[in-house]
Amino acid sequence: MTKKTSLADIAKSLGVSKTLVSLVVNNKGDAHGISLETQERVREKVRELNYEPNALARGFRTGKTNTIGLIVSDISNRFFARIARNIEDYAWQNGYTVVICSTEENVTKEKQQIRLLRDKKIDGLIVSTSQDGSEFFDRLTEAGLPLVLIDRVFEGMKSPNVSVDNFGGGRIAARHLLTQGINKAALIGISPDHISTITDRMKGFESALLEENIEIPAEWKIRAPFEEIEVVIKENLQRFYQQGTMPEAIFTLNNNLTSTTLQILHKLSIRIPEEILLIGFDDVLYYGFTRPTISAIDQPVDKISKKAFDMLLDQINGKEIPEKLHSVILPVDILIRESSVKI
Amino acid sequence: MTKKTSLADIAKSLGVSKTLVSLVVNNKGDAHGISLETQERVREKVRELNYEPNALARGFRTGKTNTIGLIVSDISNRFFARIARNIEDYAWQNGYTVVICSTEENVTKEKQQIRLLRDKKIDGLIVSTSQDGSEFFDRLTEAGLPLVLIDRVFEGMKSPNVSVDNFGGGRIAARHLLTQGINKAALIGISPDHISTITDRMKGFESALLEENIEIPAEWKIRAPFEEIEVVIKENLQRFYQQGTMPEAIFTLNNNLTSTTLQILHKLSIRIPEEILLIGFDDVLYYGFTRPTISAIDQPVDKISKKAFDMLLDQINGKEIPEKLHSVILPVDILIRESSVKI
DNA sequence: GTGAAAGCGCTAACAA
DNA sequence: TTGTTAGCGCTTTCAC
Repeated sequence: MTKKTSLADIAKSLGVSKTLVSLVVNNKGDAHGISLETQERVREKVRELNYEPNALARGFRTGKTNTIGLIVSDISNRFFARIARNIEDYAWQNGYTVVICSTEENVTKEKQQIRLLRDKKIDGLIVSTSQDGSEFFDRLTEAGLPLVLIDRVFEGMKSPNVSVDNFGGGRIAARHLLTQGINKAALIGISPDHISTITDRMKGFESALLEENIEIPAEWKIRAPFEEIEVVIKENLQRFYQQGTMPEAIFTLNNNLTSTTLQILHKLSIRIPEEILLIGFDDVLYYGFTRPTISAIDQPVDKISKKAFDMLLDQINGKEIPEKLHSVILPVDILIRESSVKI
Repeated sequence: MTKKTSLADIAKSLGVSKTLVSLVVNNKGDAHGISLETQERVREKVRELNYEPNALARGFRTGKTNTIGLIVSDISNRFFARIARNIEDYAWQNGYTVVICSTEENVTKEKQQIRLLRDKKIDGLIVSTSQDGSEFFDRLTEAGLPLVLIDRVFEGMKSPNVSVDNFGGGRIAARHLLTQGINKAALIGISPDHISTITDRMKGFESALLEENIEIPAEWKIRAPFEEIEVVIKENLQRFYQQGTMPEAIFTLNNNLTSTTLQILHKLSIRIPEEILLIGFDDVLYYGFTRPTISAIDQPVDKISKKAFDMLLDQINGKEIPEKLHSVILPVDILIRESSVKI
């Protein structure tokens, strides 16, 4: 690989200073009153020598890399893949590239990744965290790092954050099931309990049922560890089946859980909606044309991404985000399909 | 944000040289025979002053960033999302972070992204390209950029590449349909024609049918532009339906096409497999428990990712990849489920 | 309108 | 076993 041409090369071969070349290359020529003729000469040479700026040197000098980090628990999860796609898109439109990290719900890994990204001087960070509290992020925000938390957030945290109305979503799901005459419903979520999204969805669901004096027995509130979703759900459903304690409906708290539950019900030959109703949090393309079609609480993925990116960009550009706008909570919709309607 | 501590700060406050600190920080202390005592003093100070290395300065100096780029046409597509997750995982295990770019099949954007990543001095690049030839990549490889193409590759290209046996996959699908007594089958792919994966799958399929003297009429070889998949498939299927020229089976050439076709057949109330058989390229979790379950040609996503990353790492580490191992082609499997079996 | 020079934080050759 | 020094490519201040 032959040596790359640098600013100095251009300058030398043109008999001008590096300053001049730098200004032209960065389109600051006009602002500094550099003659159009000179500018054209520089540009010409840039083309001729096939000059490509060293972004590393520039970033090193200016402290700005035009790179942002995106940290999620699982990039192959449809929800996060869509988030990633949207954010990548906005970022590109605004001259940024995106470094993506997938934590597999591992807090240590998450912290290491954040550390590394900071060392790499990313301009900002969007995180869906697996941590159980906001202190770590509060400190980052205090330290001046542009940061937005998405999806999973904490009460009273200092960092700007974007989430959806998980509690409300839970209520909507519950009320819909109530209209179907359900009063025995199970919840399937993931542990640990500090994952706010899951907990809020559960609470919302329970609160709506409680208004009708329906209480969910503990054995129907299932929380499976991330790595053991399948095993745990299977065990529980099988047990219900054998004991004859099958609920009339299940509310699954994210798309992975919905899929896995669907799969297991299929294996157990339990028919939806004839024998059990099902509604899940997170919509997935397939739900619209599987048999039966699957009801879901739909998150506004595009709005989450856009809002998060905008808030990040504002911070990067030094704009203050007013205290009261720190926490953005977006509404969710219900998509009622066949799986949750009694027939 | 207070000024960050640098190597120099540590060195000064300890009364030693920057070199010394640098060596200790990079764990080269022992190799250079720096006394354990001194090493401990340095580490102590590092902790005390909360020193965080500036990876940008280091990369600038060494030319190594421990970052690789991954460019795909759509990160929200399940296939690429899984690839991304796997590669991110291997990369992390090997001390690399991953910058992800999504091109939306836009060649100009793809080239700009590659340009930008090179400017940012990424150590290597893995690409699933939307381009129609290998010249662009041949030049990158000649220029010494560690590079691996995946998924979509070109005959005789110079860059190392990993793909699956698309032709063979097409043949397997065709032969399976033949066992079901099918002789009227349609193909649904995306355009443009230079997308090698799609074209090869079609060719394989056709070749197997041809051996039984079955030719596919042109109107059953559908290729829809990326942005108009839904419209085009719908138009065609509706036309077949109305004209009474519906094929007995459809082979969809990627998971998006399979999903969309499924969706449209659902809307048209055409039953699978009673009225038409369906098999798709790419397996998706849902296919195993939708009703009917969907047959698919399954790609070894994990092997593709691992192989591609290994080949990239070898190049980064300066290992020659023997000419004959430049093109890795992995076998595919068929998953026969309900959608492609006559009942 | 243009140029000289300093310096960002780090590493690697060479010296001692 | 440790230190000195040069310089990676760029931007920025200040000077002319």
